[in-house]
Amino acid sequence: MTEDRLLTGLAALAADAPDGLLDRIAARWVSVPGPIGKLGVAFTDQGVAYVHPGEGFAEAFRARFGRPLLPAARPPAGLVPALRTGRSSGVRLDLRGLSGFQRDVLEAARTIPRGEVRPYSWIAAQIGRPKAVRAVGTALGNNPVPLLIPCHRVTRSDGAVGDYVFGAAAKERLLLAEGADLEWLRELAGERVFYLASDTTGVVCFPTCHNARRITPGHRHGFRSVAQAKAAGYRPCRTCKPAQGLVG
DNA sequence: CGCATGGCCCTTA
DNA sequence: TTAAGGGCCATGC
Repeated sequence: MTEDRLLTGLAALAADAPDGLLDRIAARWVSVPGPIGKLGVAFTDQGVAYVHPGEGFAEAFRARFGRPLLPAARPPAGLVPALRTGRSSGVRLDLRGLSGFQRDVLEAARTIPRGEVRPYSWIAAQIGRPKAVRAVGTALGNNPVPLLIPCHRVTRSDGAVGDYVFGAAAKERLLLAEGADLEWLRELAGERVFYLASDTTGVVCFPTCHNARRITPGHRHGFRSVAQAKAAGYRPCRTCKPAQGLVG
């Protein structure tokens, strides 16, 4: 087909073209193994731009970006380890084309460590838009690079896992595989406990914060809100930064 | 408690 | 330009 020949021509051109010229026109893509099966990953000279299940990858890319896609010989540096470890610090991302709000949301989500979760409202507070909770959900739903930006680690304030771009079931599987104790979180939520405090450190955390996980059981106190924990003399953890004013 | 509802705000059609 | 709707939240029975 004409289009295929055009792409082939562009690919041939790429060998001689200065770095980045082709990347302004087209993206390249590879197929790599991921934690929930085979993934297609598109990238430019700036970094990874799109992650999507291998099934229907090209169609999804075209629908979203409307740009040509060329096969690449090898994945970009750091991609495969990032997918394996759940830490994306070693791989560059190309988030051009996203709004400032979307980028802010994604950057905040990116700071959530493997095996931990934070509420949607926490993201909203982090980026200085405490009332844009719902828009945060929308932005995460449009995350072009799931897994690399770990939007699966953003869960609902009431303890439910919430929705996910690849489906809620996949979200649960991913979190369990990362070691998040969802059953324990459900139990806590059933008792209306959304924060844990230590009476030896005087600090209150999100339950999955690594600081909270080390609290000696006898010194652990559960709270429904940060306001209540503060009233009891605790201060918010500087690592997990539990926001205030939620879940009255 | 579980459910319904109003609120909020960014994006897209 | 506007209106509708979405990976949510808190409140009120």
